[in-house]
Amino acid sequence: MPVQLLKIIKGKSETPLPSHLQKEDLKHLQEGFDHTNKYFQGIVILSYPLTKLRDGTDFFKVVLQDLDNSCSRINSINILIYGKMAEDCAKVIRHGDTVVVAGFKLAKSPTAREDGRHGCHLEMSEEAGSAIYVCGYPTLSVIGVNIIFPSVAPKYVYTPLNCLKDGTIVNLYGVVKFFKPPYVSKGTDYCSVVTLVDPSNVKLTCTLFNGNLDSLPKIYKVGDIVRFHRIKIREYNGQMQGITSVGFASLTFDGTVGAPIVPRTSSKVYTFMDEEQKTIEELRVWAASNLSISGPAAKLSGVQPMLFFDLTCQLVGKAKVDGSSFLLKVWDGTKCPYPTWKVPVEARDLEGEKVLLHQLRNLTVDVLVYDNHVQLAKSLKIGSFLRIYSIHTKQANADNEDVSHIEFHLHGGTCYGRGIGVLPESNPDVKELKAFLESVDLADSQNIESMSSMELDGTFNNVTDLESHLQRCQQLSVTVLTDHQDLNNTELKTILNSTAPQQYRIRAKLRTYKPQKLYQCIKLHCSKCNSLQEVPDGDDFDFILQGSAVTAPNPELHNTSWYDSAMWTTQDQKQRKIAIHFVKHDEMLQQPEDTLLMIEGGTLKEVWKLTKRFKCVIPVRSTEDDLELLDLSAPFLLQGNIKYYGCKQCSTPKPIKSLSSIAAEQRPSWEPTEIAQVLGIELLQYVFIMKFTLVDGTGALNAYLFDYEKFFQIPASEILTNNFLQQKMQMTMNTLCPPGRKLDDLPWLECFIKSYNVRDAMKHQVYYQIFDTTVAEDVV
DNA sequence: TTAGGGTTTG
Repeated sequence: MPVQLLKIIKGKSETPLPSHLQKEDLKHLQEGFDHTNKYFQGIVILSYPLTKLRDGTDFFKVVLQDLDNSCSRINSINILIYGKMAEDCAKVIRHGDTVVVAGFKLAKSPTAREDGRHGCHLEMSEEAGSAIYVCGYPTLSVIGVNIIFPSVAPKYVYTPLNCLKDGTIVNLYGVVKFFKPPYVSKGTDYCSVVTLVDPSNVKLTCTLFNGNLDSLPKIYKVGDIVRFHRIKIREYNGQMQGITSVGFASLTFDGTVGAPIVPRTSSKVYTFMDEEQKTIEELRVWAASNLSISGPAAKLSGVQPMLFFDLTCQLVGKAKVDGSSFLLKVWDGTKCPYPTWKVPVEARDLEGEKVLLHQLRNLTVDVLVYDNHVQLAKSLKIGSFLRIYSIHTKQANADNEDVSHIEFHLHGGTCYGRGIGVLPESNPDVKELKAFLESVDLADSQNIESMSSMELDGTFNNVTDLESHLQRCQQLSVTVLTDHQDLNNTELKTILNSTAPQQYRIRAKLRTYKPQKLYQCIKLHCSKCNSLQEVPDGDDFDFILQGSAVTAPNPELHNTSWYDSAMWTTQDQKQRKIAIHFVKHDEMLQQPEDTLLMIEGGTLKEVWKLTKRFKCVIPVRSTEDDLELLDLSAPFLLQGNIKYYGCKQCSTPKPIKSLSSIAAEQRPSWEPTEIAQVLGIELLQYVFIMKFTLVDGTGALNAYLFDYEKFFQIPASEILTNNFLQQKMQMTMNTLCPPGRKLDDLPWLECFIKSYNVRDAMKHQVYYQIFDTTVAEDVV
């Protein structure tokens, strides 16, 4: 039979291809070669309608892509089919099918120059003895030649995530572990990034593109379940990656156990049978106990400053602000407990129902969206239901305001899935929100401006709870002393009128503090020269790494008595050389989590990835006779999330081989202080530096907090890279100095402070520093 | 082509 549908059983074709046939690579399809016993296999990326030639012969043309060479510049070839075979093929061949062709005639392709395909085309007909094997719609897998498909009811095979192979096109199911809602890419399409997991516990990150927003999966939250058809698998950075291929289609399901199984899709036609329903149910059950899905989303009434969260809300108004930002006025029926900012816009620029905007003025919040989100935000329809992902609440003081307010930002970029999704009215969360919005009594909301949301949202069950909480804050101290309990309190006025240096115990309120942006309070301190410096940002490090990558690794320095080396060249145009030197212990390599390695020529991302797996990473470069550290503006050591820096002024870097002394220790601990010492580096320490304005009714003084860890019980070294700790610290500051409160309502702090003199030629000043004080346990 | 998950600092 010249046109044959193949069927696969247990991974093997039921009807094997004739054994004399051998697979031919696309690049070997050249004139002058003998193709008699060869076959070519490809995937249908284009097919034209069946037509008749002038002489009445049927003619059918398809384009096959060679998956084995899909990354080559030329990876597809035209197949011209004539006569009865054309008619037969037109009936069965579909986009995305895998097709095997044999017995073809090869001829120069007159259209190669314009279509960019192979320089030859293949001509086929029954008369010429050609044979076509169609691995029917759908393609199940492409493994060698053993392919595929039922000729009647299509039955799809789904590949578990731990069985994915490079260069294949597969169907799969997965539970959404992470996703970026579709956003406008820098190219021509929308992009959505989705990370899936399945019971094989393997993760797959898929990058999906489509010019039509509707054709991307309709994922609304982590835990949703997706079914992808015809997704292409590629290897990227040593891991499997999914990417949209021709014919990609998806279904998305709510991942909640017991919820109705209703696929979300833009396809008008899709198969969905009992068996697949069972798969969804099984995945839901698996996900319920194996995937951490966060609880109910935050409401406006529950926001805290300095949080990132997903807000489900309704759009009430929108307005242009400037080129890089756009305003959305939204509400969710609850009231934010803090004063919220109002972004000034021209009344004529504000779209939305004027009456409703006025009625809801105390319940709507202004969300400023930036950069890449502006285009999508502009297109949103007033009244639509949105989920704004990874919205950021920021506490700020306007210049002319005494009390701080909360700002809502959707920053630029798509990190952590930051973006905006429109939810359909059928979404269960929207149904619930709609019902709630309808129940909100607008007359009430206008009278509750001064009311705390704690009373509104039930965080506190009754008035007694609320009162006791307020009392706790107002009477007890939110800080405690770690020493000198026998000292008596001294009034601030007395302290201000006394000479320095002295030590005092005080009871005061924190009226304000600086910096308000907490990330700005982390500095690097050199205990030798007592200097303070800013923490360099990632760009500086990237720049230094790029500069060092210009020097190629010196092979003479590889594989010494105390480290083993590996070197390779990147496949991209830059042909960058990377060398990694794994430090040995007792002439043996250690477990990755105990290993210190040195890297030459790595990028920021590569270095960052290595820190996830190995204990210590030291970026180095080659000289003629040893490896050396990079410029000290870059971290000389990375451990976990922490970058360790050396003082430029006080360090005298020693040769890298000095490290071998630690490697020779019985149990090398690779402590940063020890590494710094043998490398001649004066280690800079991360510190919190803040200025507290304290008041007690008799006076006000500014006291400095200089703290490595003790006050907040959070290591200063970890705060810049740990979002959880940042939130914890912000909440601590909110307790010590609650935004929007009057002085009377601020809590008391008990502190030790010491006064000291600072004199220079021009003036003499007394400064105060907090010491031996820590935040109370029930505040942290 | 686009992006290739890992928060801005407005």
